[in-house]
Amino acid sequence: MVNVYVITGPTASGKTKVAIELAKKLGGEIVSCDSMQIYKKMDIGSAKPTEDELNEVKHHLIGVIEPTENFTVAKYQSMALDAIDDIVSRGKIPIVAGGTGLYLNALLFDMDFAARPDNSKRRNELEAMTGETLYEYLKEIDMEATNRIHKNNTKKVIRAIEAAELGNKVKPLNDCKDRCGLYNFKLYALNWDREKLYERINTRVDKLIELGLVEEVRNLFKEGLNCENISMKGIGYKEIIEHIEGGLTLEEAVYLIKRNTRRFAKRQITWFKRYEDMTWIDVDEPMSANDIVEKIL
RNA sequence: GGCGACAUAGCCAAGUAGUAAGGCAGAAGUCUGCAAAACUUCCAUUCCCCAGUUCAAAUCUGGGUGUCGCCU
Repeated sequence: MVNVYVITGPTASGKTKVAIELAKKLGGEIVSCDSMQIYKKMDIGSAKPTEDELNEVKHHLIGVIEPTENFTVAKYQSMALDAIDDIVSRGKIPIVAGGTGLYLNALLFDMDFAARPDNSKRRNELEAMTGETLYEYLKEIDMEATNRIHKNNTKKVIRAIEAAELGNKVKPLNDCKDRCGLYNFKLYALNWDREKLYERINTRVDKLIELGLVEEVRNLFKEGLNCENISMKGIGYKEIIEHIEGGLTLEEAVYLIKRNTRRFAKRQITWFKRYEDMTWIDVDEPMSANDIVEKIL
């Protein structure tokens, strides 16, 4: 069975460098598991690997989607599985790297996204309904789903209704088989002391600004992208757009980017805690990517 | 030295006698099609200290301490 290495962890934990080092040692190729780095033209804000890093080792699923496209997990799932199979077929080792939890689930588990409801009309109708009514309706058509979905979580309530109406109820993850019969996933998460991680995040945000994040967002904005686009809901993009539109000073936007990134990192950690077979690697400042790779191998 | 204002959580802050709002920051979680999303829960047994009035005080009274402002 094929080994598939997975390098994950919260944002700013150093996944990129570790994955590259590991790939060099194993003769592997990297499959990104990142919902923002997958877009083109979003290099600074999504903290993509640098040009040099991308040339060091072959990367898949970085900068391949137009920011105007409504990309979703379902597409990610098929593209990533294709990439893994492609790598394996060429006798190389796939290394999945990134911190998007749902995308990782779509790889580890056989989540079925086949029956996509393409029904923007229906969605508009549902979005026009009030929360109470929606939840009552969901109770009627999929009682089981209401046990897992809080009534205030309108997005998920609507999704569950759409699925149930098409006779394809949203399944809890527990009902999905894992893919361990096909691949031997080796899961690693980089773990920092919380305060140090937060410091790294704060400095990284300052650095992204120095590198020209505002300019990058301004260019996307000129191309007609706005907060309606999925790609522009990424941290760093939505705040700078608000700054460009005049709602926020740059200082306020930077403050919010830092705070939102910290919160995001915390949620990522919560997510990764759920994987029972995850190996947590404690990381601290003087350690190099090489030191960490040695802990893995 | 005199006069005045203020003192509530890590920070900002409401409440002016009926048993501590809210926001920020923080923590713990949820998760099958926007996931860098969306959502949930937790976070002051006590209001600077002491005494008094009252059935009841963060709230009223007196004293102390501290901070700020103005005056000399």
